[in-house]
Amino acid sequence: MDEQPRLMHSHTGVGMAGHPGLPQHMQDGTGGTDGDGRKQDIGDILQQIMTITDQSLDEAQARKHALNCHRMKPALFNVLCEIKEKTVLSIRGAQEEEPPDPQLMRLDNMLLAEGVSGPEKGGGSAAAAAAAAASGGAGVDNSAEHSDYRAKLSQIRQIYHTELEKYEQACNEFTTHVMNLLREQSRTRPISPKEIERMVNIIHRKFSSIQMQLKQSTCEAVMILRSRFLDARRKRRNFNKQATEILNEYFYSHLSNPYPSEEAKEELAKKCAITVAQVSNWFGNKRIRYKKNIGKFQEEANMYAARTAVNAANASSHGSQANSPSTPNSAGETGSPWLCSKSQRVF
DNA sequence: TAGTATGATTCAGC
DNA sequence: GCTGAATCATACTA
Repeated sequence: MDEQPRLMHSHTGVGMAGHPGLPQHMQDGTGGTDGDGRKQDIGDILQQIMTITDQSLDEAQARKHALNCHRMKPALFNVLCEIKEKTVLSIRGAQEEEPPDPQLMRLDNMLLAEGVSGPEKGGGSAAAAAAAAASGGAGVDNSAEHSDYRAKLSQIRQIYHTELEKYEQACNEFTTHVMNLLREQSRTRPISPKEIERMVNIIHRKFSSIQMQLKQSTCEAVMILRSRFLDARRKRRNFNKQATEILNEYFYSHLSNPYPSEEAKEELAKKCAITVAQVSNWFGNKRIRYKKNIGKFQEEANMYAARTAVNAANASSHGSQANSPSTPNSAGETGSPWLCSKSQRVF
């Protein structure tokens, strides 16, 4: 490659001798003798370029043909290609190696986790299962909601893949088109294969930015779907009668201190087929509502107190302990310190 | 259909 | 982190 300047010089030295469209100094390689002369020559060239469009198609084709058939054309063309490849690479080489976009990685990871991208795995069963677990698993039939969620996620997945396919197809078509154009143009102007490759990379980058928008939209759709699904958990379902009775029994038999220990909560949750959190909620609501309107709950309290007494009597006659979960306090106590302010409460 | 009951959530205080 | 209090959202009932 060291001999390029020499080649270029020798080529230009030989020049396009006798070529009809070129000024004399380009033909003999001498150039203008002074600044004004050079300016005049450049002006002439520009003028000729500008008038090309005024020429008839036949004239232009003839000129193009004459250029392509010139004996020095291949050599000159190769030199120009080499020079261009060198200069363009030195300018743009550093831009080629780009680190992966963290935002794109996040989107990809999320789509993978939700089961939208990657292999089909039951339409986000992981998310549905997580939501089901969060809903308490209290014997509540969530299967209909889950199938609805999966169906909608599957729709999103389908749309995503269809669009992705469309983008890829469009990208490939456009890339092929541009490559064909460049290959065609490379016959008349110096375009190196690497330059074509770079152009392809540029096109791919443009299309991947469009893909990123698609991924963002898909992520948003999944988020909306998920939030709607999780909101559906707010749908209140009453506990079954047996569960309510167990909870009430405990509450009224421990009226003096209706604060079940963690163990008692777990036992109650087990018995009622609800979660410990639901037991805590129930007692929280019960305490506040009882306290607000003791009169209203009096009858209920009496009923459960009587039932507890009967149970206790039965238990003692059978020589066994009461069936109620263990608590820090004994059952059926009178007097309710918890009804005083919170700071006065006795545990 | 309005009123009530009830499970869940949120928020502040301790 | 647990609790009380207020509130929301829904189920139930007359």
